[in-house]
Amino acid sequence: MATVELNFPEPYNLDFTFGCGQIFRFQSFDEGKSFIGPLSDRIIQVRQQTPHSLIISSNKSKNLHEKVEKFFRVKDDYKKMEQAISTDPVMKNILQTTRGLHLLQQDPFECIISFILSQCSNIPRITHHLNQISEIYGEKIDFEKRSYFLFPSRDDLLQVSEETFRELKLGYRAKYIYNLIQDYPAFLNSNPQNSLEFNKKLKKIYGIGQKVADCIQLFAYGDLSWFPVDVWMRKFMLKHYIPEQRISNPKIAEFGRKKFGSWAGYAQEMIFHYARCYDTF
DNA sequence: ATCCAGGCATGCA
DNA sequence: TGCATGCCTGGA
Repeated sequence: MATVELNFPEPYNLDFTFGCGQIFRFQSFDEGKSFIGPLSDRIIQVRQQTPHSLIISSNKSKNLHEKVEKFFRVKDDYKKMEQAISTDPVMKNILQTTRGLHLLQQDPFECIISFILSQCSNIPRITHHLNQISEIYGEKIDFEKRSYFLFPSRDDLLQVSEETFRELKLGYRAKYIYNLIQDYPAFLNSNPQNSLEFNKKLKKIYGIGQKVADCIQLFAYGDLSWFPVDVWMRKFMLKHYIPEQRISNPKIAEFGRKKFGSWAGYAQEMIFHYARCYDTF
C-alpha cells in the first residue's frame, strides 16, 4: 500500500474529470469524493484532499509517483489553457461551469479498446463490456475491501476468438477488437512524433475512423491538439459557432482544432461535458 | 412493436 | 469527395 499527494495550482474537480466520458471503468464512492479504478498494472484510489490537492493510494508502490503524475497530467498549465480557450462569451461560460475538469492520460491498450467499443453505444454499455473483458481475462486485485480487475494485456487476449467476443455481446465491434489484437501495429507502442502522421496511421486500423482516432490520440497519447466530434459536439457547435448545418463532422473537428489550437482537447472535453449535462438544446 | 443510437466500412456517383 | 446502407445489441 502506497500513497502519493498531488498538488495543483488550480482547483481540481474529480466528479467532472471521471464523469465527463473520457474514461469508463472508475467507480465513484462517497458521492464523488473518491474514485477507484485501474491504472495499467495496478488499482488506484483517488481522493480529494483540498480543492487543490488529491491523495492517491494503490496496491502497488513501484513507480507510483511517476505513473500518477502522468495519468493526472499534473504538468498541464491549466491557467494558460483557460486563457487560451477563453476566446468568447460562450467559452467563458463553459470554462466557469466545468472549472476543475482535467484531462487524463490513460493506458493506451484499454483506451483504444474502449473507444472502438464506443461506436453506436453509451457509457453504461461500454463500461459493462470493458468490465466483462477484465473479469474474464484480467488479473483480480483485492483492494479497499473489494475486488477489482486489471484490463488484460494484448498477450492475455491473443487466444480469444472473434466468436468469443461476440458472445460477450460486443456485436459488430467484435471483429474490430479481434483484428486489432491479432495484428497489433508496433507504432501503438511508441509516442507520436508527428501528430498528423500518427492520426493517419490510427485511421488505417480496421474499425477506427476519424472520431475514434481523435479520442485515442487525445486520451491515450496525450496529444491535446485533437478535437473529437460526435453527435453531442456536432449539436453544440452548430448551435453556437457554425451556421452551415450540412457541414461534415471532420470539418467541424478541423474548425475546433483551428479555433483552440494546442489546447483543443481541453476545449472539446469541456464543451462535451457542458453539452451533455448543462446545455438546453 | 419498430426504430435508431456517442461510428465505421463498403460501394456507388 | 460525398452520400447511402448495413452492421450487433438493446433501450425507447
